Amino acid sequence: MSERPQPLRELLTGKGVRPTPRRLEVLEELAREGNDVTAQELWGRLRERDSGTGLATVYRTLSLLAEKGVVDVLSHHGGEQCYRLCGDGHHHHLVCTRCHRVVEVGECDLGGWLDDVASRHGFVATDHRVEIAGLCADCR
Amino acid sequence: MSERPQPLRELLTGKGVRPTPRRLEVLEELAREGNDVTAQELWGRLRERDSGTGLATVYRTLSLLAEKGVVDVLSHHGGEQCYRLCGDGHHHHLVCTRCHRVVEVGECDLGGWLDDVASRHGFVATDHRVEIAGLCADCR
DNA sequence: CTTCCTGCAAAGCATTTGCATCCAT
DNA sequence: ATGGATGCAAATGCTTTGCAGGAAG
Repeated sequence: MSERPQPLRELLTGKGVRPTPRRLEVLEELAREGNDVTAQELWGRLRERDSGTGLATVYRTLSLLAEKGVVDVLSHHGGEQCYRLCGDGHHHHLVCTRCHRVVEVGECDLGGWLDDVASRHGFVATDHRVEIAGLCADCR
Repeated sequence: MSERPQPLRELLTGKGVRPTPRRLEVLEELAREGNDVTAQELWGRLRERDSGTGLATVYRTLSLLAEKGVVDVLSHHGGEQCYRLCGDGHHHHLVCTRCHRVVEVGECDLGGWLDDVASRHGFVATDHRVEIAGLCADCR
């Protein structure tokens, strides 16, 4: 009677992470909320669902998932880290400043520009992060 | 017998911030280290110079300066915030992954690209942050 | 005299860690 | 049995706040 074929489990097994019930709960919660969540928020929601998951486990799981590249970690929230389930490849984020919706942006043809800017300062660019703030379709 | 004409003081007065000795010490320390520093690091350096400045004052001053736009706040350091004295206008950062040197990048002709990407997702872009990681001239 | 600044210590929060227990293999 | 996973509580580390003393206008 599961509503979906549990692709979430594979997200774990695919990375060699044992799919324990608690980890799946965390993952489900992340999937439920497409946007980014703090560890504390996520824990709160689990409690509302009467999950006995401990806060430490939430942190441990999120760290593990981040390490394995299953979730993105965003630091745009002051002292608190935000986690977000996301696609595999290179991508950036579009964040709505009003409702905080986050959309993944796959397109990234900045390669040339980056190399250009970097070399102009004697650098070799190896990585980059772009975060675009704005208003989403519903909020503008 | 001052070595420089104290342009730092004006950085404060210009924003309506009273240039107290402690604030100037913090500002001088930020100017001394062109790169980004954590509040704790900065406090440590002040102590080495036998400044009696308290940690709380360092935090209060940095917050104030950030609020007034005199310093940039970078969150790329895990739980700790990094502060950096920086120019006024719109700019981005080039960070050396080996020595952590930070260079300001004034050029930013991404306007068109940003609008394009944003509108493709129904957004209107209002702001953006770009952080380029790489190796600087000395480290590569 | 009044307001703002500061140092110190205590408090607050997010996150991590130690440890005993539990579970699955 | 054996090693990993987990809950709980204590510990950590950064940052903020309360408060009393001080300096500046």
